Amino acid sequence: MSRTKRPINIRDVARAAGVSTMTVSRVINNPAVVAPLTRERVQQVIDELKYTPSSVARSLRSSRTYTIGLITVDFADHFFANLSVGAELEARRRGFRVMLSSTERNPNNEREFVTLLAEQRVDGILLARDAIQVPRDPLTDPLPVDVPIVSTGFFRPELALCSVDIDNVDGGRLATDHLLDHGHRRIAILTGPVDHKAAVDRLEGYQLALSRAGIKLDPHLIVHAHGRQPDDGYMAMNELIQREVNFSAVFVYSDALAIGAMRSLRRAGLRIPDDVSIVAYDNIDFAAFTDPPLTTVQQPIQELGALATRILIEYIETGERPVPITILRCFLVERGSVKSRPPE
Amino acid sequence: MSRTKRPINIRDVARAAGVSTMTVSRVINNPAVVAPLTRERVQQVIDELKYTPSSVARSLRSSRTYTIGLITVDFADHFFANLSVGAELEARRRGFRVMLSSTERNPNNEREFVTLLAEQRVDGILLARDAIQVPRDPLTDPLPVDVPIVSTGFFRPELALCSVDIDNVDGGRLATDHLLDHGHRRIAILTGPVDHKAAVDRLEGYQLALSRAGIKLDPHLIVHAHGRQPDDGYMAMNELIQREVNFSAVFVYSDALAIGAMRSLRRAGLRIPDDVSIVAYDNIDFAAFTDPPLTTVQQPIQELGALATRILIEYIETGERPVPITILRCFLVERGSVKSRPPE
DNA sequence: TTGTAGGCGTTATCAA
DNA sequence: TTGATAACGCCTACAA
Repeated sequence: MSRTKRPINIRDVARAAGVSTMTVSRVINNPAVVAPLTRERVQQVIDELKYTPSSVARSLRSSRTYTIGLITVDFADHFFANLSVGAELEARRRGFRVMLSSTERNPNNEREFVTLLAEQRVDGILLARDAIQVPRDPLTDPLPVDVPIVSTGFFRPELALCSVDIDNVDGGRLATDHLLDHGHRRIAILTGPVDHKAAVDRLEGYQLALSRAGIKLDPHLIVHAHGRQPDDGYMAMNELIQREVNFSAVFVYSDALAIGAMRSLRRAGLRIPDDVSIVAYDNIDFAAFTDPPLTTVQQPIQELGALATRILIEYIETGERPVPITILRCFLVERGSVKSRPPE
Repeated sequence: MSRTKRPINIRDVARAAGVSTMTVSRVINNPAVVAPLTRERVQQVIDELKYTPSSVARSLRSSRTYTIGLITVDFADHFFANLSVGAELEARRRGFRVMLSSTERNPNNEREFVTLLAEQRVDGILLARDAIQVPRDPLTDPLPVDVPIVSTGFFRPELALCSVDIDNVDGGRLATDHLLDHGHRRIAILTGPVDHKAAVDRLEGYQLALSRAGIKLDPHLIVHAHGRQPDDGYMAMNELIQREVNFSAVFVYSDALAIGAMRSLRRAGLRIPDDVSIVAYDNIDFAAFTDPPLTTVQQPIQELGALATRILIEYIETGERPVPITILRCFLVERGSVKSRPPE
């Protein structure tokens, strides 16, 4: 069983090439200073023996692993999957590897993972947090380790964690303005659960847009869904309809909720967008294929992952704590769920 | 800037506790063998100093990293995202870490990543391959490294890579049998692009089921989509309809294609499931919310990731090459897109 | 029960 | 231009 044999090391190469290990090391890391003839001979031996330098030994020597730890809530989730892709791409581009950990949506696992990653001596940690409010931040207590951390999701000034995030207030504003621009005045909002930070933020953006437009807020037009599934959107829309308040448009917290909400509207005999216009949020793959296709706010998720990673790596390289918070803007993807409301 | 200071090492602890490094090491790895009093004192110092043993040094010493490399095509993709989740969970449960790499759907990157991971001295590699046929397997040439690899996707006997996969032939059989059980006899198939192994396999399953049921194959009932997007399904279904062959049911390669196919059917004035029954494949989140909700074949993707990881880790631990190929079965998720066809 | 010595594979430093 | 030496942090083997 060939696996038991020890991998080729730098000494094997040195011996076979008749040079010292230092020369081999130089051929790998700084070939210019090695005499061309020597260099060539050594390189040939390296190829023949299929020598790959051990990152482990290098890391021990240099106390750098060129690895970042990525702690994520659940990377099968559309948001975190895309964030991870962005992070991995950016890390690779900069010569870093990514080590994965999923908290399985339990924030209390964060501490454990930070410790684990510290043990791995990762150069830094990217903490891709959920936007769900937690009674007590598991990282509030002084951390067991002193490693650069950049987080996504919550901004916690008391942690002095640097955070990169998406501007959900502006996203809510954007969606609402789009409906206002189409002449709507009675605009409802079907937002997410109250413990979702993003739900609160998007609601704030909605309120902001309305108040700027000089429209008085009607609390009857505000519903919170109880979860993130289409069914929750269905039920929330049912509730809105039961209130028998007049509205010609809705801003819905997410595409997933919108799918349920649309079903509820149809069941109530309301046509989309003729009777009710909808702007949703996320632009999941499916949003282009609902009936009608959803106009929706898209978040630059991959960019978020990439930017957070870039900031983290700069933090690692320079040792300078980055600006505490950086915000990324959403943009609108227009499709068929919004219709102009002719002035009456 | 506190980051520059060197992390606490075992010698710092030993000194502070007035013992040798070996005693500290034993407190960590084999506490039973240390005198209770000593143990307690050392443990206290460990806690005070927040000492975390360096995995890097351990790995150098033991030539084990307890890390597996995961090479994936694109882990924002539903399939690979779930596979990765399964892999990470299983790895963690067994005390392994996961290092991520994405080939961005370019199989030629595989070699590079294998080398990179070998440099990291990962204990093994999980190769989550795409099921797209490639003119030449980039790993066919002898690998530069001798590390346990388990793959998913293609089985390559010539590589002597062990492979874990999902039984797509049986999945196609399952879908078709379901339609047969509902009395359908004229069953079309809208399968994937010809270079997708899974598309070929599912077609084979379809043929198998029909032939077992004593139904003669009608090539006019077979269409290949040109891509994986809903639009490709739309166009493929248009083609099928244009052929003006009679059919009362379709087995569609994926939920994504089915979404487009349903649109095409509706446009042609065909009702689902009254005029045409559909069984699709994948059970993506959205499948429950189409109109009607899709009956679909679900693949045990997370289990696939977990099983492949388990096999890989066993390979690592025992050094024994696992059985070359292991197959996992799909199951049917019944919803509203299939209706019995009354015997005429 | 505890300690000493040595080496895992690499590279910075200094010397030749 | 090349080489000898030492050290990174840990743990196996052996000794006390």
